[in-house]
Parts: sequence; structure tokens; C-alpha cells
Amino acid sequence: MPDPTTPRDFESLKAVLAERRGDLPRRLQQVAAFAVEHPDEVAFGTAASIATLAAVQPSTLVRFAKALGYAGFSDLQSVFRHRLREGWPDYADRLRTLNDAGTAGRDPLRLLFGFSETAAASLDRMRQTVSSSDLETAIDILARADSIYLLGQRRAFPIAAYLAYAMPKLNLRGVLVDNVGSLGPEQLANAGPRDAMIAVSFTPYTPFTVEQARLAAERGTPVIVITDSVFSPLQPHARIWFEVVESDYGAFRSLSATMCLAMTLAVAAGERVTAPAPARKPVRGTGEAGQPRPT
Amino acid sequence: MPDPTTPRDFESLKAVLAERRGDLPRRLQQVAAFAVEHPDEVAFGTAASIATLAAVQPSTLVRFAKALGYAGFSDLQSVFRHRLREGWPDYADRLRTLNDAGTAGRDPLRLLFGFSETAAASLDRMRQTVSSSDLETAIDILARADSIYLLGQRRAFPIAAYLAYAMPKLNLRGVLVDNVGSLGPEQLANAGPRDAMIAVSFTPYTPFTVEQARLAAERGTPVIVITDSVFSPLQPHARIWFEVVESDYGAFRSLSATMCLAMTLAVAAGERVTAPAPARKPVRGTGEAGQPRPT
DNA sequence: ACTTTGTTGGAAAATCCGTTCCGGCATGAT
DNA sequence: ATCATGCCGGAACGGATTTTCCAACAAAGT
Repeated sequence: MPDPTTPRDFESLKAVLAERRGDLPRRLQQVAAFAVEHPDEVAFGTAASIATLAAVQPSTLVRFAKALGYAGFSDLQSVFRHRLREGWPDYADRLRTLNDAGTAGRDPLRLLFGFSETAAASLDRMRQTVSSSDLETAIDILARADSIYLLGQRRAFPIAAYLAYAMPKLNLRGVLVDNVGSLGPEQLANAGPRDAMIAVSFTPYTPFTVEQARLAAERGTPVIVITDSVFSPLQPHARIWFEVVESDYGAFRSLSATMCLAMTLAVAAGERVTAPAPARKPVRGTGEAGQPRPT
Repeated sequence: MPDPTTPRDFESLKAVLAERRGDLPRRLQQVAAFAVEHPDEVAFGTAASIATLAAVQPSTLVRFAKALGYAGFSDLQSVFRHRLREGWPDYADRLRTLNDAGTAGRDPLRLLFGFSETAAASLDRMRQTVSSSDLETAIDILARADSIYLLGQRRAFPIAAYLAYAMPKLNLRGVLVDNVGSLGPEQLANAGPRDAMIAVSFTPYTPFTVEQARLAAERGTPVIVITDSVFSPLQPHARIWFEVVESDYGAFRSLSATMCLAMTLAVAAGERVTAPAPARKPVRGTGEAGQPRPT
């Protein structure tokens, strides 16, 4: 007898999962989270492969399916496959209605699309401008550094903050210079030639950032600069500098490209520190179980 | 030994098929035609079911695959499956080839490309999942709000920080809850029903964020949540919530999509506040003179 | 006309996969 | 502390699916 509460499409499945979270056993929740987060894997993989990725036993998948009222794993899987068959092609539709100026009017969706287009464009541009050798040198500096001071204020602050979050996970000593209580100079007091600094600033350049980068450079700390123009006042103090031009949409710019570059520097440096042998393979699997928590 | 002429993505497969049509046996042409015309069937079906639909024998499918240089039918099928994974631009494939060792060694450029591909994929995904009506409602809440409390810790902190930077430029009263000195509760002490909150958190969810969002919701402050799964503990306290799944590259996730969404909310709300008449045209010129400084 | 080469259909075989079942374990209640 | 309940991991089973193999056939060259 078919359970009427068993969802037959992906959206309602998500709803049911959200509702019944809590009264599900631990492993089943684990499966639920994985399924919602990686629906494609569930759609195509075999029970065994999915189980491995979700770090559970295949039998748990079957239990999961039955707990929701499905006949078995395959029955559950069909829901995920169905999603891919008809779920996707509304993208073109949405674009169409978006461009039909008349109807949509001042639809915020258009804004969203605009921002994401812009971000994608920035990413593309950055890939073409960043030089491999600059990257190498910068990573080398970071990998050798004792502490890495992260300097970015105002618009650039999110970059510094994110690096401060990520670096300890990569076995790098990132020190965020947030200038709380105007204690910025003190936060940088110990920076020396054996350390390094990543300084980020865009127009209009924050004086604090420029000044502190200058001081650090004077004391022999190698400074890696991320900025948006050759005329940046930061550039003279840089050992290595990257120009990242974020395209603008209306009056606003994304940080996507800068974020990417920053993460690349951090991850590559981290890799080099923990595995200094340059012959080793990168081996960045697509989210296998047992890897460190996504960041 | 892998044949280098064997196409690994759907587009080149079509190209090869177009080229070699003619020097293929009759039944194999029949299979080729069917495959190009019904790629979804090939992706999902079993060899037997596809064979029936294409009016050939299952063994013919295997022959077809081998004639093109694949290891077998399953190998060929994987190409069709990859095509469906991430929609049209086959990001998964590109990422895969990026990761498949080989050419560039451990070039940091590869990392950079990987991160930017991932960011682009996330952006694409978000565009397809965010609903227009949710956006509308959220923007409405923000536009009506007195103060807008910005709550995001750890990995989500950059988002909150960026919003805090941008909002005042948009005539919105953004209040950053940074929890410096553990003064978070005090920063939120005055939040009431006439205000609003944007709360951002991803796995592993920061308890502080969840707790403060809960408190705010209890006191009647409408909470807009940005998170990464239905299972987010933030979700129950949300008036409106957005699911943003950032694809992961290795163990790392970008913030690009989340940033875009956040900016959209802020800009749209700002527009509605300063120009409340809904009849007015959008007028987002690309950087007209006299506009506020790029952000 | 005969042979050779290549193609096709079908069935057998090997593999893989989903499912079931049982023993162990942790948890919470008595 | 003991028991009961429910959850979890692993192995074994049965079914389905892919693959291989062989015989029949068609076409082309001799």
C-alpha cells in the first residue's frame, strides 16, 4: 500500500525532510543532508557509491528510503532522476521573461542576474590577467612566512576576514588586522622580515591600509598586494602585486574574483607548507567523505 | 589503452558522430541517431530499455560504445550523464579534467581556475533556485525595516561585513553584529518588530548565529535567512529563507553566490526605500555620472 | 560460384547491484 | 546495574544488467 505522505517530486521531498528532521535517526539525517546537498550524485550514482560519499552503509540508504515510505532505494532514486529530466530547463524560461522588459518591470530577479553575470565576468577576466609566475612567487613568500598579516579595510575587509577564517584550517598562521579599537598598529607591531602580509584595497583606497602596508614594507615584511589599478598607492610597497578588476554592475562591484584569488593563495601556500615536496600530486577530489570540512 | 579520439563530453561526441556517420554500420548509425535525439533516455535508461527504444539488441549498444573507443556501454553512458549534471555548461566535467592530473602538474594556476569554475557554477545554480516571490517578500521586509541587523559569524562573517559596508550607501540602516568583545547580545538589544535581520550561516552552523536569530525572531523581528540546506537550524526562525548551495572545490567553498544574493537584497531594498513609487522605471544605468561611488 | 570480411541477433556467462537479515552496540528507562 | 528498544554495520542472497561469445548472414572481392 502506497503511503500518501511519500513525496514524488524533489521539492516536496525537501519539504518533508525539513519537517521530519529531528525524529530521524542520526545516520538517516546524515543521508538526508547529503541527498539534499548533492542531488546529482544521488540521481546517477549507485547505492554503493552514494553510500561511500555520504559515509554510510548501503543498507542505511535502503532504510532511509523505506523510512520515508518508498518501496526501496531505487524508488527513492527515481525522484532524483525525475528532477533532472524536467527540473532544469526553466533556466531559459526565466531568462526569457527577464528580458521581456514589459512584463517583468523592475523585477528583483533581474538585479540578481545582473550581479551574477557581473561576478562571472570578473572571474573570467581575472583568470586571463593573473600571471603564473607572480602566483608562484607569492605562494612561495606565504609558504615561507612565519605569520601572515591580513590587512583589508572597508570594502576589502571581507577578504581579510575570510582569509583569517580559512588560514588556520590550512596550517597557516593568519593574523587578522581588523583595527578594532584602533589597535591596528599594535596588531602589526610584531611583524618582521620573517613574516608576510597580504594587503587588499580598492578605490577609494583606505589610508589606514596604505599606511600600514608601507610601514610593514619598511620593516622588511614582504607584502603581497591585491588591488584594482596600477595607480594604487599600495602598489609601491608590494613585493608582488595582483591587479583584479571587478566589473561593476550599476554602482556595485562584487568581490568574487578577489575572493578566488585570495583563496588560491592561501590554499596553495597551505599545501606547500604541509607537503613541501613539489612532486606530489594535488589530489583535490570532488568532496569525498573524510575530507576536512568544507570551507 | 585509452583512445585519445574518444570524446569525453557530449558536445564532442556529437561532433565525432557527425564526422563518422557513413563509415559506421547500419545498426550503429541507428544507435547514433537515437542517442543524439534522446540523450536523456540514454542517460537514465538501462542497456536493455535503450535497446528496446532504439529497436536494436543490447549487444549492439556495447558494440557501438566500443566502436567509438569506450570501454563499454557504461563508459559511454557516463558521458550522457555528465551532460545533465550541472545543466548546460558542463562544470562538473571541466572541473574533472582540471583535477585529472596530467598536464599542468601542481600549477597554482590550476587552483585558481578551479576556484573560479566553482564560483561560476555556484552562481549559476543560485540563479536557478532563488524564487522571485521570495525575493520580493524579503526585499519588502527590508525596505520597511527601521534598522537591519546583520548577523553572520565565522565563514559567513564576510557577508555581513560587506553588507554593513554597502547598506549605508543605499540609505539603509545596516547594523553589523560582529560580536566583538562578546557584545553581540547588546548589539541586538534594541532589535524589535519594526526592524529586520539578515542572518547568514553555513554548516557547521555557528551556535551564536542560531541563538541570536532565534531570540530576534521571538521578539518579533522578521528574520531573513541565507543558509545552505533545509536542515539548517536557522531555517525555523526565518520569515523568509534562501537556500544557497555553494559548490565545493576540494574542501573549500566560495562565497560568490551568497555575496550576490546579499547584494541583490540590499540594492533592491535600497531602491525601494529611496524611490517608493513602484511605477517608476528601474533605471540601473551602467555607471552614469553622478551616481554614488562604485562599491 | 566461392571465399573472405564484416555485421547482426541471440543466448549464456560473469559481473554488479539492491536488498535482506542477523549480530553487535549504544541509549535510555526501570 | 540490568534490561529493552532501536539503530547500525557487515555479510550473504537473489535479481538484474552488462558483457562476451558464437553462429548465421550479407556483401564484396577473387
